[in-house]
Amino acid sequence: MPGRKTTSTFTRNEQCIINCNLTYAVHILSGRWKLLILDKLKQRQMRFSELKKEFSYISERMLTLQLQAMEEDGLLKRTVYPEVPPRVEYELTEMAIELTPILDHLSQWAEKNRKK
Amino acid sequence: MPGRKTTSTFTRNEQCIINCNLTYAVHILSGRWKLLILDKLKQRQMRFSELKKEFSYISERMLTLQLQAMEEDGLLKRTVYPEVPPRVEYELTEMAIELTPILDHLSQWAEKNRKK
DNA sequence: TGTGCTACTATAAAATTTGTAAGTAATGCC
DNA sequence: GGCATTACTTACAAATTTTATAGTAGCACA
Repeated sequence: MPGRKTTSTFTRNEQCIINCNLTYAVHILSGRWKLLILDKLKQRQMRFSELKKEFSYISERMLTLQLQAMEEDGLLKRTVYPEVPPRVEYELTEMAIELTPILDHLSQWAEKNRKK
Repeated sequence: MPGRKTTSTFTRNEQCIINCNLTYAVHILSGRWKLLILDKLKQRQMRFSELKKEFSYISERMLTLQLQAMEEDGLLKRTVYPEVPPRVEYELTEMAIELTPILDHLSQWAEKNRKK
């Protein structure tokens, strides 16, 4: 009897999350590999192939998707060098650098409290 | 997590995440409604029906799932009163209370840096 | 007898995320 | 021409998360 919904509750509800600063923050960090990438780039900027080698268990597609999302959200700066073969460097933005001490606290919290 | 193929890449990769304290922390906070629930319970303990009323846009099932996961991860304490109709109260654990200042920082970070 | 209440369960469908495999452009080198 | 390289892209499939809908127990109350 009921027809197909023309609007997705999933998408509508996403707005609730994006409107709140806290849920927004966790939202843009929630991709499966984003924090590991962030942590790696804390040390130095790296090119795509270096990250790929570092995280050999992450599929190339996923690496691309996560990097794109992070760039879109202002966490990473992407620099393309017009060479052949291409070279692309990724580095943290100021915004991401400001985030790192908070993530350190989170990490400490988890270490102290998580169930073994 | 019943009926999960433990040999899948998805599951194998999940171990990488759970092994790291930081990714673990974000992992247990990543459910769609967990942070909103956490934020609400910061004020006072609440019963299921109160949360349900507060978050009218969250399906009852989702509310249950998120609460169960948070209890499982040690973020919430669940108290059942043997009455009819049943009464169940949810409140933050010490672990969750320790988390709140970190989440405040995260929220401030997002407010300052997010793209408008 | 029947209805209402609360805090869930059960089942299925919708939507998204993640993974696999293959292909692309542009150039240099043989 | 054929091959190699890099940073992707595309098509497809698998797995998970989220939403929708209905149903349950146990007792009070009419």
